[in-house]
Parts: sequence; structure tokens; C-alpha cells
Amino acid sequence: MKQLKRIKGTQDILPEESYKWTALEQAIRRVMLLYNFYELRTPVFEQTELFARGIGQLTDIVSKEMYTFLDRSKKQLTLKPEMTAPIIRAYLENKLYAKTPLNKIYYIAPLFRQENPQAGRLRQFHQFGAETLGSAGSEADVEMIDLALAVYERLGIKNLKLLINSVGDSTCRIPYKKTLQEYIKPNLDKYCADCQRRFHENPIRILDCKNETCIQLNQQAPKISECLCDDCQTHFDQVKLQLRQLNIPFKEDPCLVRGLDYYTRTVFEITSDALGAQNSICGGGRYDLLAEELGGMPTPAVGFAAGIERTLMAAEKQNIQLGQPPRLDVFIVSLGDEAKKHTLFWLKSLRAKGVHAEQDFLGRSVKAQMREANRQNARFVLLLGENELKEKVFSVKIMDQSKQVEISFNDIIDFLVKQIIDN
RNA sequence: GUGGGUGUAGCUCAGUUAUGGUUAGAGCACCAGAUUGUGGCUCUGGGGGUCGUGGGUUCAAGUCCCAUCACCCACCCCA
Repeated sequence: MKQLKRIKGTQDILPEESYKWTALEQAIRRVMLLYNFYELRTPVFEQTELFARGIGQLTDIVSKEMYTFLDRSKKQLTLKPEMTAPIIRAYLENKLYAKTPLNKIYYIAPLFRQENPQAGRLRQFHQFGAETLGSAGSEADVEMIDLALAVYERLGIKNLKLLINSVGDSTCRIPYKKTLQEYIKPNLDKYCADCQRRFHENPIRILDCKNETCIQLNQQAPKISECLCDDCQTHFDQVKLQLRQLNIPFKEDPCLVRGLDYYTRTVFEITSDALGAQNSICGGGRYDLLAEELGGMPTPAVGFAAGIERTLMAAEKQNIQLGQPPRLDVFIVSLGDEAKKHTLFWLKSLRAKGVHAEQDFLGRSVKAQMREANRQNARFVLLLGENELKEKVFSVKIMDQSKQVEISFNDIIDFLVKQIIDN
């Protein structure tokens, strides 16, 4: 029989790893709560149209990376490749704007994109992120950046770079596109094939090209930050001012445009050099036009999305311990058939008092049971044999001290609870 | 979609090259004993491998040839 294997680009998160995920998620939830963001969970799949309209038909995500399929009633569905569009859909559908004028939302979710896997890139991957819906103010942008950095700060991840830019809004972006096209046009044939294609569809993304010659050609290109309309300029200046007031270091990157079409004004990216080729750990920005695009009322909004796997990789590289591998409090070692009949009762009693307790289930020798207790890093071993049964006591081995004492059946629970809670 | 790399024990890897040759090795992990009711350290022993898969060359293939699959890394794009 052929062994079944997991899908390419997916991962099993094994018990020896999963506690790190739990710790990371707890840290995220803690910081989100401090900043007064609340969790919103959406389904793993949506109508395909949501993403086509939200993210933009021309993006790689929509044009070639989505897991799209027909269900039995021939509806076209897609496994969510990003979270912003679903959040906006849920916001509009549930009329959250009617409950309160400002909604601060966060999420932790699996996402799906059919890309070729490599380091820091999977087909099922996980993101955490946040969205502030309803505020057009620069304070919301700055809080968002501060929030993302606060999560990394709490985790202890260092050496991150914050890049920011403004991509303008509907007033200034169209004239800028023309200015940019006029700059590029004389040299268009020298640009790479991708950029030549982008020239008509989305010239702004030519600035983001990683091709060496394109980078050279772009050196003297007009920057969007030099062509902002007054409102966008004021907004961007405010963002920078407020970042400085919070002592948040940043670098202005005029070429930062981000891949999703819905961004307006502020965009930002957090990178880590601990990661390899996929060095972007977090990306976000303002998207004031998305809610309307999805058929809702105009809603100013700003958010970010951060990669959980990439965050874990960065933590790993910097030797940061996320959480503690669980340590067993008590292991019950039994000797003889009579003793075995009593261990489950004691286990249940200990667990009922909040003691992390285990016993042998394989009929192993005392020696092997002790080895197992040691392997699981147990703090106490309770030995139960014929002598103990007769005397109504446990031999209690305190593993760290290699010391052994006798405690009566009557006192054992209190003794252990006290020992364990005191430490 | 394109390019490069790697597949040998549960894990990490030697062995593969101009040189094919007996029972395919190590470390870690696992099991047992030394200590017949006691972990970690030490010592002794043990179990475990269709050498990714299929075909070919040969007296003989982990090693040479062909095909194929899987995984990794990178480009592109993105978290």
C-alpha cells in the first residue's frame, strides 16, 4: 500500500514544535488586547469574486495563485489567499460600522496560495494581522505600525527594519502614473519583459522591480512622494512626524509600493535580515477605497499582515525561546499487578487538582518507567509497589535532587499541590 | 513557469568521483543488561535499511547509464 503524503507546500506542526505556536499566538493576543483590537474569524473559503475585486485582477495572487474550485452546486469558491478582503466583507455584511464608528479588528488565520514553495514560503501559511476600520487619521496609521512592532518587541525579535512610503490616493495617483510613464517611455525597451508588461497595466510597480538594470533605470525616476497632492502630503508628513514622536526609527523607501492594488497613501514593510530571500516579515498600509470596491459604504481603513512562519524563523535564528517545552509534574511508577489497579485513580485525583500527571501505559519495567519519567522531565515520581500498598504510602522521588521520601496516601495530594504551586 | 541542489537506519550524515567486488557504516535516538523495586553519567549487548522509484549495462550496482518521482534552495511574486 502506498504511503499517503501531505500536500506540497504544507506542514505538519508536530508536538515538539506546536508549543512554540501556542506561545506566539498568546503573545499576539496579549498585545492585540493591550492595543484594544478584537478578534474576527472568517471562513476559510469565500466566493472567488471577493478576492478578484478586492485584491485586483492583475496581481499574481489573483491571476495565478488562488486555490479556486467549484462546489457541488457549481458555485465558484476560493480558499482565502489573504485576510483583508474577508475582514472588509464581514465588516460590511455584519454592519459593524453601525454598531460603532471605529472598529479595531485582529486575526490569526491560515491562508492558501499555490506558489512554488521555498524558505519562508508555503502553500498553506499563517498570518496574524490587524485592521482599523473607520478612521482616516494618520494616528491610525501610526498606531498600526506601532502595534506590529510591539508584537515583535514582546517576542524579543531584534534588528528589524521599518520601511515606509506613500502611494498617494485617487487624486494624485493618476497624474503621477502619467508622469512616471513619460519618464520611462524613452527607455522602455531597456526594461525587463515584466516591466514592459507592467508599463500599461500598473506602471507604479515597475519601481519595485528587483532586476538590476531596471533598478539602475529607476534611479532618476520621479518619486510618488514628490508628486503627492496636498492632502496626501500632509497625511504622510503627519505619519512621519508622529513616528518620530514615538521614537520609532524608519527609512523612507520611495520604491516601496506593495503588491496588492488596494493600497492608498501610507504603505509600510518590516523586514528581517535573519530570513534569507523572503525577508519581508510584515507588510501593510492604508486602503481607503477597498470597502467601496467591495460594494460597501466608503470606509477609510489601515492594516497590516505578518507571516507567522517567518516570525518563527526569525525567532529561531536569533535563538529566542518561544514558550517552554511542557514539563511533567508527576509520573506514577507502578510495580506489580495489584499496584497497577490503583494508578489511574491517583492520576485522576492529581489531575483534578491541576497537577500535570502521567503513568506508564506499556507495562514496562520499573527501570523503564523511571527512564520515561526522566525523559518527560518529571519533577516528582510516585512509586507504588506492594510495600507501599501495605503501608498506605507512596515513595516519592524528587527527581532534581535525587532524594526520596515517603508520604502517606492521605497527605500525598496536598503535598504535591503545595510543592508544585510553590514553584 | 524557469534555473540549481539533494534523496543511504527514527534523525544528522559518511560511503557514490578518473578507481563497481564478500555480511552497507558512524553519531544521536530506541530497547535490554551491568544495578532481579529506582532516571540522568559510564560500560556491554541488541533491534532496525526495498541505499527515493522503475528499467538497463555487468559474472557482480548504493556506486555506471536512462527515465521518473519527491523534497530543498533560488528567480518571479509575496507574509
